Amino acid sequence: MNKENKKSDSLIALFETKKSLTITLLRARESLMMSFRPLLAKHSFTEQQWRVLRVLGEKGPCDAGKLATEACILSPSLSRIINTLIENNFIIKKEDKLDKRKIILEISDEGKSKLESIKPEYMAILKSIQKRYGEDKINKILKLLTEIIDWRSR
Amino acid sequence: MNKENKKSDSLIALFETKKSLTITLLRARESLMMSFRPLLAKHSFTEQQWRVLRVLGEKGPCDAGKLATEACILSPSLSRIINTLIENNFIIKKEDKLDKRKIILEISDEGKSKLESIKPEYMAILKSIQKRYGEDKINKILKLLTEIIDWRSR
DNA sequence: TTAATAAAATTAACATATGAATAAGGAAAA
DNA sequence: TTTTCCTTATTCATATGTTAATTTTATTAA
Repeated sequence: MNKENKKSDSLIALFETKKSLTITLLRARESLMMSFRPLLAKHSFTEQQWRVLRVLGEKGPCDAGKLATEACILSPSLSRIINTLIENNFIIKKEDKLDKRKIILEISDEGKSKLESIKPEYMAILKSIQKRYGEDKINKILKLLTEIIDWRSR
Repeated sequence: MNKENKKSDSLIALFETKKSLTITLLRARESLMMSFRPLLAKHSFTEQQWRVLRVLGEKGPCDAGKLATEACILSPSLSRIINTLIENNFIIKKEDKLDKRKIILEISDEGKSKLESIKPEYMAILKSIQKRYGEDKINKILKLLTEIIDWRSR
């Protein structure tokens, strides 16, 4: 590319994959997940099952719709993940008596203890990441990304 | 949670999904992809097919290994995606005469014109996002995330 | 040179992502 | 009240994510 294009370079550059925000988000997430995958594999959890269990452990009983949003999983996927987690006795499915369309999901005692047993190892990895990049930098990223997430709900 | 826990709050809070960097990255990406999905659907491309085509259009002929890294796709997935793109005449597969284990992938003329035809619409969406959040903020995010990505290859 | 080893791509098997369609219950308008 | 429309969850079909195993070709060690 020669000098005549200088004016429009900043626009043309936007199409480059190296400067693509969506691709960069994907790569950054992958870099981080690399540290957690061995732990999840050791306990036979997929990323998604782990997210569902954490959300239920944190928020308490919850309908499938909210759970899907919180865990960042689409409902068709969640339906199957729920079945797996129920088979493994980590969560319980109840009916909503006020609205029979809904189902109420809740973490079981077995799910709770599983969560607690993994938590220390998980936190250790988290702290090593925090140490690696610096707490300030991570908080800065979290703040900036939250702005993106919250934009549509203004 | 009461005041006695104040000291350890910053550590305990780390386990909250709201402060999870990996989940936040996922949600932020989803917020952005929402703007692009209609365009990709209109042209019958999946996100991954689109990434592969863009990378090949940008880097020129490339072996499957490099392509997988650049497009952020695992090689088993890439194998299938490549077959689809070849069937649709968007890319071409050649052999590497120096190393017969490798394959060389290249965008076709049809692929190039498809890319060019979508590019204006894509750029328009990109600019609206840039306007929405501000160029500075986006560049700041890109820089911070790139640090995370580049950490392992120090 | 031969045997062992490593690398590149593919295949296999199972889980999730995505969009469309379906089923069933609830809410609103006629 | 009944028809219509909306919401919630599920199912279906196709594509991709993930790990392990396999195939083919290079490379290295013996």
